Amino acid sequence: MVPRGRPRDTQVDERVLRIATALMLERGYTGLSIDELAEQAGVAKTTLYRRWPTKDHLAVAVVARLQADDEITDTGDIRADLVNYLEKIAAGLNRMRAAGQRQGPSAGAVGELVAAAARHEDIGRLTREQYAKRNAVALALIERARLRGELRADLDAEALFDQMAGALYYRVMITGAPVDRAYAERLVSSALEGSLTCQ
Amino acid sequence: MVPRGRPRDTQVDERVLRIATALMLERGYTGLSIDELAEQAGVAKTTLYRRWPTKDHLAVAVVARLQADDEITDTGDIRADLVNYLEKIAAGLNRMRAAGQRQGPSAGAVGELVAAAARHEDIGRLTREQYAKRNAVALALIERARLRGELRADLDAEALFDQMAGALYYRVMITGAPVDRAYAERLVSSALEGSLTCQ
DNA sequence: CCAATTACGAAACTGTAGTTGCGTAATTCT
DNA sequence: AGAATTACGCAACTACAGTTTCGTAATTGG
Repeated sequence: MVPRGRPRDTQVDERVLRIATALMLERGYTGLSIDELAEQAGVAKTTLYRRWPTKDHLAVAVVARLQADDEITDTGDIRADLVNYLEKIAAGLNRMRAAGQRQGPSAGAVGELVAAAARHEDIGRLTREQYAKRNAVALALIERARLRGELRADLDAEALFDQMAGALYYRVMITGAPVDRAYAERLVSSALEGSLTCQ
Repeated sequence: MVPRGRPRDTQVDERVLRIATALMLERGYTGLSIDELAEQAGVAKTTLYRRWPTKDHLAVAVVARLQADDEITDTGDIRADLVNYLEKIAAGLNRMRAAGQRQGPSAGAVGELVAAAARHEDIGRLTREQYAKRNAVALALIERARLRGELRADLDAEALFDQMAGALYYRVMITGAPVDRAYAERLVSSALEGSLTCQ
């Protein structure tokens, strides 16, 4: 199945995304102008819109490149594995956080991502699929730890992971508090050990 | 301190926000046109911009009206109090969720709020203050439960609340999963009881 | 070689957020 | 009463996202 007409210039995608990333890191989403981007990349606006139907789609592509691949490790020590995984997620969030307005604590590009997902059905579907995949990997890790007796048999794996990942996003997007390895450790401890006096 | 010049027409704020809310619920943030809003409200665009410096500021004002007052109850049963509080937060989120694109699961106006906070320093500061206030109330509730022995003495109250509130926001903004009373109960159980086999 | 097909660039165009300038209305202070 | 001050409406303006049109370039298939 060779495509019919003139092939796309594959160098364009890479070059545009590189320049767009630089511009977004420098001036944030609002400060990124499509006209300027096209000029700096040396292409016509029509060429950009053939690849990304809206500025939101382009921004999502930029943000996607900032996210880590987030590979999970399974050492048999669920506490250490969870801390490591959360730390990787936090690192990706902090990288996205930088791509926004310069001043103060801000969600940066994470906020743009959520807004874009809310505005465009296709972006929403895409990100939900992406996160479903990540969720599945984490749930499998938790399930293995449960089966080998590290975790209680009746635990709510979904709630457990939502709690930990959610707290990271909540801090970045809502309260503006920092997320780092120390916080990841606090989260895992709190989630695993619970808060009741005894049971 | 009586203000000097011509006083503002106080009816304008209410009327504009009412119409803006209706338009946003009907067509979402993108579908809300300032020119159209001004015309429907019977005011000039300059009058709108005197009150809300950007469309984002206006949208935030609209969303703020959709949030519940989220009063907290302290019955002495920390589990029930937490579930009730989380359910109130979830109700506000679901109301904001409606104010976005019609189709499918979407963060709706919650996403716009986060993006607006990232884009405008003043909005970011405002929302962070708002959430700091809410956080303080919840932390006080947890602290009282800890002091009367319902919760373990060495618990991490901040992590505990981040986990529960964060999971709600995570679902609404990222995974698109539903948030309701049943989920609030799962969250509280999971957070309070922990996931380890024994301690 | 030639037709069909797709990509590209250039330029004009539309719609909307946000600004500016100006005349006028409503209020306070002296 | 009159000056200073702030709000309002109106209309023209700028900037930018996104579209459209058209001429041209690169490729496949017959």
